[in-house]
Amino acid sequence: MRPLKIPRDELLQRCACTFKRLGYHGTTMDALAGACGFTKASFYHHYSNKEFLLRDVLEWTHQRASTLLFALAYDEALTAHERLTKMGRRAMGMFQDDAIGCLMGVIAVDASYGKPELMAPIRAFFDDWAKAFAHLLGEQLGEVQALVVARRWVADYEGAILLARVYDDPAYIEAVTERALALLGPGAPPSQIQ
Amino acid sequence: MRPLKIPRDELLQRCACTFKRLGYHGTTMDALAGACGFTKASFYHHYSNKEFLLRDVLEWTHQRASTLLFALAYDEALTAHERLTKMGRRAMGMFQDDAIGCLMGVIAVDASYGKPELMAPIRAFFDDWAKAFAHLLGEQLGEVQALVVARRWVADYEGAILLARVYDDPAYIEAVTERALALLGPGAPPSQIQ
Amino acid sequence: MRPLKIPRDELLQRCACTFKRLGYHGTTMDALAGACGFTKASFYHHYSNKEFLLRDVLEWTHQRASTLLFALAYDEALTAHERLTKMGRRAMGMFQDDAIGCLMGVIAVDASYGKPELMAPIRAFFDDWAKAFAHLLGEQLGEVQALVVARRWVADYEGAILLARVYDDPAYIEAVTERALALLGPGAPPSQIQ
Amino acid sequence: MRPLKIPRDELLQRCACTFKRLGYHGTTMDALAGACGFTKASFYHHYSNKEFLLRDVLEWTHQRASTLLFALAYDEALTAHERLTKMGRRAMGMFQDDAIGCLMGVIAVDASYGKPELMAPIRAFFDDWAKAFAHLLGEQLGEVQALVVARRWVADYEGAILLARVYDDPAYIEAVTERALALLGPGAPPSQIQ
DNA sequence: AATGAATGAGAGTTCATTCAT
DNA sequence: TATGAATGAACTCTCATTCAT
Repeated sequence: MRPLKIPRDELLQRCACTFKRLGYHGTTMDALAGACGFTKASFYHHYSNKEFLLRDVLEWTHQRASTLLFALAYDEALTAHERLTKMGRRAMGMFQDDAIGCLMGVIAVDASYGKPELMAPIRAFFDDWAKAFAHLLGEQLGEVQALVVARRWVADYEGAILLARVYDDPAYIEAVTERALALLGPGAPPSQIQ
Repeated sequence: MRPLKIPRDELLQRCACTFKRLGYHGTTMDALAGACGFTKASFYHHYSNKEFLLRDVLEWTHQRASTLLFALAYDEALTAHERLTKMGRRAMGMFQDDAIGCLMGVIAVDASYGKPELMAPIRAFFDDWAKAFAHLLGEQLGEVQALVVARRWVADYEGAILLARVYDDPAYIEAVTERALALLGPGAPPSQIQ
Repeated sequence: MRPLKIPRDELLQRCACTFKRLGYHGTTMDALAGACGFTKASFYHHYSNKEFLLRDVLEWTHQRASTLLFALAYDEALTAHERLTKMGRRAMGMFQDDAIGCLMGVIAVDASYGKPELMAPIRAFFDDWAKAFAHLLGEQLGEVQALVVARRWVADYEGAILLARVYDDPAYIEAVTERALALLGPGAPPSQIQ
Repeated sequence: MRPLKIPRDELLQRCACTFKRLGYHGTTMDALAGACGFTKASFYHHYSNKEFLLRDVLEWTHQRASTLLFALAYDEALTAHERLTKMGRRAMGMFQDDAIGCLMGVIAVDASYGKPELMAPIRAFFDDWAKAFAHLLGEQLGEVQALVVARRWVADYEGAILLARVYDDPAYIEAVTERALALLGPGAPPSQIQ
C-alpha cells in the first residue's frame, strides 16, 4: 500500500497552524487539505469531519505542550528560575510557530458561545499550564496562592500573545516571562508577588 | 419617512454583541438582522455589506470606549488611583455586556491573518486605551516607560478577558485592575512598577 | 414582496413526480429544484432539507389520495360496484400522473431498510386505502374478512403498478380493478370472494 | 494464485442481498465490499464497476430463480397443483432471503426511469417467471389466456412482496400462493379462473 | 423602508473509481 | 491479489447578497 503523503504528526501540526491563523469558522476543509498537500477528498480519507479533526488537533496541541512546555516546570535538576526561563523561551518558540498565536485562545474565542462543547479541552490545556506554573511557585507560596498567581500568568501570556499578534511584535510575550521571573528571583519576598 | 425600528446606536450595539459572541466568520447576516429585530432583507437597507458593518461596529465600539472608558483617565479632578479604579469598574461592565469578551480582541483573532485590513482600527483602539493608561502613569514614569507599562496593562486586560470567557469567571478581569492599582498606590515607588 | 414562482401545491406535486420517477436516493436536490423551475439555492428557500421535503410530499400525496381516491369509497349515493369503478378509474389517472408508479411504493422500496423511520407515513397511506376498500366490502363480508380482502387488493394494485411500470403497460392496473369488480358483482356470492 | 476469499457465487448472493435491501442508488461500493468481507479496493479486483456488478447480480439472480423456482413448474412428475405448491414454498424462501423483497422489483423501481437500460434483464426475469406459471395453467387454459393469468400472478407476487416488506409480514406472499392454488384446484372450472 | 423570493458562490461531505505498494 | 492512499465529480446544504413587490 502507498505510504502516507505526510505523517500524522505533521498533518496535525499543519492543521493546528491553519486553525491558529484563521480560526475555526474561518478555516475551510480546502485550506486544511491544501496545507497538508491534499485535495479536499483525499483529506477526508484521513479526517472525516472538521470538528473531529479540530478535537484531535487540540489534543495533539495539548500533548505537545505537555511534553515540550509544561514538563519543563517539573525538571527538579534546575532551579525554579531556570525552569521558568526555559519555559519562557519555549513558549516564545511555540506561540510563534508559523504565525503568532495560541491555538487554544483562538478556538476559545471562536467557540466559547457558538460551540461550547469545545471548551472542555481548552480549559484542560489552561489548567495544565497553570498547574505547571503553580509547581514552580510552590516553593514560595502556599498551594492556593500559587495557583492564583499561576492562573494570572496564563492569562498574562494569553494577553501578550494576542497583542503580539495584533502588533506583530513578539516582545509582548517576552515581557511576560521577564515579569514572572522577577517574582521568582532570589530577592523577591513572597509578599510582593503580584 | 418612518423612523428606524431601532436607532442606529442600538443597532450597532446589538451587532457588536453578536460579533463579540460569535466572531466575524461565525456571525451570519441572518444572526445580525435577527439581533436587531429585522428580517435579513430589511437589514440590508441599513447595512449593505457585512464588512462595512463590522467597520462601523468597530468604530462605534472605539468611540464608545473613548467616551465611557478612556476619557476617565483624563479627569483631572481625581487622583490617578481614583481614575484607574473607575476605569476598572467601567471595564468590568463593558467587557461583560451581553457576554464576556472584548470585540476588538475577538475580531483580531478572527481577522489578523485572514483579513489583515481589519487590523488598523483594532490597533487604534488598543493604542488609545494604552494612551489613557500612559496618561495615568505619566505622573510617576517617563513618557516612554509609561507607555511600556500601559501597553502591558492592555495586554493584561485582554488576557484576563479571554480567561474570564473561557472559565466564565469575571474575577480575572478584576484582578488586573487590582494589580494595576497596586502599582499606582501612594507607597509604590516607581522603580517597583512591573 | 415577490410572488411565488410556483404555488406550494404545484411544487409538492412536481416533487412527488420526481421522487416517484427516481426514488429517494436517485433524486437530487438539483433535480427537484429543476422540476420546479428553481435554482438549487432558491429551492432551499422553500424546503431546507431533502428528508423534510419528502415527508411533506408523502403527506401531500396521502392527503390528495384521501380526497380524490379513498373518499370515493364512502359516497353512499352510489352502489359499491359503481364506487369501485370510479376508484379504479381514478387510480388509473393518479398512478400514471407524469410517470407510471406509486410514490408510496417507490419510497417503501428505497427506504424500508435504509431509512425505516420513513415507513410510518407509507403504512398509514396503505392502511387508509385498505380501509376504503374494506368499507366497500363491508356490505358482503364481516369486518375482519373485509379488511383481509381489502389489503389483498392494495397489494394487487401495487404489484400491478410495478409491472405496469416495468412493461410500460397500464393494462395491469386496469386488470386489478376488473378482478375486484367481479367479486363485488351482484352474482358473486361471498364465499367465492378471493 | 490464492483462491478468492469467497466464491463468486457467494459474492453475487451477498451483493444481491445488499442491493435488495438498499436499492441501486442507496447501495455504495463500500457496502457491497463490506458485505463480501473485502476492502473497497480489493473488491474492485473482482468487480470494477457498480453497474456491471449489478448486471451480473441480476443475471445470477435470474439464473438462480430459473433453477430453483421456475424449473419447478416443469417437473412433469407432479400435478400442477403440487408444482405450484412447491413454487410457492420456494418463493417464500427466496423473497425472504436476508430481507423481505424481490431484487428485480427493487431495481425496477430504482432504475425504470433513471437507468432504463437496466430494465431488459428485469423484464426477462418476469417473463420467465410468467412462462413458468403459464406452463402450469396450460393444462386448463389456452396459451394466450394462460399467459394473461400468469402475468397477473407475477404481479400479485410482486405486490405481496412489497406489502410484506412494508408491514414486515410474509403472510401477504403466502396468500398469493393460496389464491393461485385455489384456481388450479381439481374443482375449479376454467371459466372461474381470475 | 420592509420583506419574502431568488441566486451564485462556495462550504462540508460522499462516492465511484484509480493509484501504488 | 490485497489494500491503504488518493482523487474528480457530484451531492447536500449555507451564506452574503440582490430582486421585486
